[in-house]
Amino acid sequence: MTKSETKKLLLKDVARLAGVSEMTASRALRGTADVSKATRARVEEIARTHGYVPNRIAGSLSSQSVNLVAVVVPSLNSFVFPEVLSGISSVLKETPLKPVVGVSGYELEEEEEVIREMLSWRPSGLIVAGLEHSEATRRMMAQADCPVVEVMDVDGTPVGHCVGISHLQAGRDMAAQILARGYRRIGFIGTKMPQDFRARKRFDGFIEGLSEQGVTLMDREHYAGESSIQTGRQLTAQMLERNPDLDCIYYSSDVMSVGGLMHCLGAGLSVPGDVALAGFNNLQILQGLPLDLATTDACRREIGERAAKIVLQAREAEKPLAPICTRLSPPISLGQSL
Amino acid sequence: MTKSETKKLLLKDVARLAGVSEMTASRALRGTADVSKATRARVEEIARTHGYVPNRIAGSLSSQSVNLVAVVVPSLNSFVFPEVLSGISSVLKETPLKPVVGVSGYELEEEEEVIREMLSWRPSGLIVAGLEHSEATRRMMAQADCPVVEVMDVDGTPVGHCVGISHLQAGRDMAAQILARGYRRIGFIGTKMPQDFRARKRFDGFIEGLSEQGVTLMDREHYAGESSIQTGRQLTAQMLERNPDLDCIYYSSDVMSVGGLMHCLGAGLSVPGDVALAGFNNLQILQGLPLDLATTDACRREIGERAAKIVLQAREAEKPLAPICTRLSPPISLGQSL
DNA sequence: AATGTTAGCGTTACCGCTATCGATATCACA
DNA sequence: TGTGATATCGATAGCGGTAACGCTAACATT
Repeated sequence: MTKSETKKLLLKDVARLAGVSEMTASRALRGTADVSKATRARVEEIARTHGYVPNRIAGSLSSQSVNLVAVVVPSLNSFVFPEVLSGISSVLKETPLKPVVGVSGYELEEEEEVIREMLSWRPSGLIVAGLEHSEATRRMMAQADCPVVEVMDVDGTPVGHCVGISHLQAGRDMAAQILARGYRRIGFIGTKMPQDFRARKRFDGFIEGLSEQGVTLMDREHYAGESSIQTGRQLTAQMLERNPDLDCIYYSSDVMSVGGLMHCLGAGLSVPGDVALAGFNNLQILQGLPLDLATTDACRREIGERAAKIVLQAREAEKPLAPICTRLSPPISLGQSL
Repeated sequence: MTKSETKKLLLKDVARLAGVSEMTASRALRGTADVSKATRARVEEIARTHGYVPNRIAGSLSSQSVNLVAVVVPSLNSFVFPEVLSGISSVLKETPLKPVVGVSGYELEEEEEVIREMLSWRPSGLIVAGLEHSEATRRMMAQADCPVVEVMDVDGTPVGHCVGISHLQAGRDMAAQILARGYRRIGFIGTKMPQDFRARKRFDGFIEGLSEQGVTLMDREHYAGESSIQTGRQLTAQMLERNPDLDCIYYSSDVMSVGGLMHCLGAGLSVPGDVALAGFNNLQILQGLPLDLATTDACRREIGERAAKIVLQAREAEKPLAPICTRLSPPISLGQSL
């Protein structure tokens, strides 16, 4: 059945075996019109039994179209982007388009390289997390002849389309909630990755929100590297040791606030009695903990879905689409920790 | 700066602007030999300022080589595969090869479609999780003219190369550890996704390990869908309600055992005093919990690294590489929960 | 009978880039 | 001065498909 010695099987081989021209075989396999049922069946049968895999490189070059959507995210470990992807996939599932993922590692230079690589494949769309890019990246995106959607964030100037939430506002809103509940001795724990722009915006918004009501941060801690429960736990311990009278901590990620909760559990502190906790993202790991932690839902799935729909929409349209910018409102859930 | 009205910039345009032939421009941009320093610099300069992005579709068709490695995993949400990816990326980082990820959703049909799509781009390698595939998938992989590496699992018959651990043995080993510590009233909680073959193998091995010492499972519970802390917590609660005298539970995933721990914390049960817990994978979320949970390290990162190295090795070699099968030994850590 | 219509298929000309081979210029050295 | 070696570059011919258009046979229409 499988002579692996056989030379690579080409469309012309399939065509010859089916006794039709290359063109007819091509049409048959792609399901386009102008092929009789009988011929199509014969070609398909031959292709299947011989294990023909079409060469999409040649096909795409010829047809000048690539059914891929490039998706560039900072990380896949961080719990947050897989859900954006899953939103994208669910929308694309019913179309001929397929997502292709690239990882930029929270570094603009790496991002530039990844996007260049992606665009060199001439995809049907580019979805990229964040609004901050190198100058060269912005140029590439502006010149790309495919729709570009920047996602997650709306605080800035998008090159093309844009779907996200305002992290500045998210920080402000959480500050308002915390203040409304009477907390005044407040700490912040967040990443210091210089390029996690969204975490920084939440921080800035949070500070603004506090200061609007005359409150200043009592303590803050910044960490390098990826967020983890472990890190959240350690930094919470340190901060509470320094400031035993803190009554609330805001974290730049749920993963970190879970760590905070773990510390409190271990140290016998009551939440929110001794200290209130709040995170960000509404990650799935919040479900099933001894206590529901306060958080802001970052609308990750919906962001992915909407971004994919914009790409589809741009594909349908014959004119280049006018820039769309969708700002979602991230709901805060207070849980039992505030 | 950016006339977006400009027609798409082609290599021939760059060449013309630089006053050289297309061929020389091509060589200059790809860094191959036979170009003077001065010429190369000029071409690069022009390409950069004009934002030229090479068309890799045309390039690959012409050179009959694609610098991509296809990686097919069942899921990106499950915490486990991102680390395999990260192992792959770290090895590929220093080479011209780039990983491209496809998601099969724990379904063989979807896997078949994803792999077909991947192979249609004629990648330099294919790394796929698991040994179980549809007949058509096996045929495609066997005929593919690139190295194929099946990863994660070694219990079965690989089509090409193989790197992984024995999940059967991992289950057996954990059974031995549990029995050695005197536990006899044992429960199991695991996925019932019919196609999570590795979870099933661990289960089978576990049962074997118990029965070798005359012990049978006291209770078992299977769930559909992705693993989560929430689910682990609920099922643990149910199981302990049915069998309050259980003294140990083995989970098919760490995420689930964390849920078990959460239940115990909430219900005031001591671990391992009232009930011992053990999971699988050695996920990062185990770090920072109130208690170190027992687990088996699935060697995910190393598996990724080794798979990538095999692809590189096959690329160097001129003969098709003889099948390599690497079986890693997953270390068990007992933590404080056994 | 002449003409139009349509389904089904084939021929031609590329898509944008690179492998290959040959051409030319330059320089070292006998 | 001639000879070859070396460095640098260009013309040609594809890579494996598909868009566009052309052609034919068979049937419908007038």
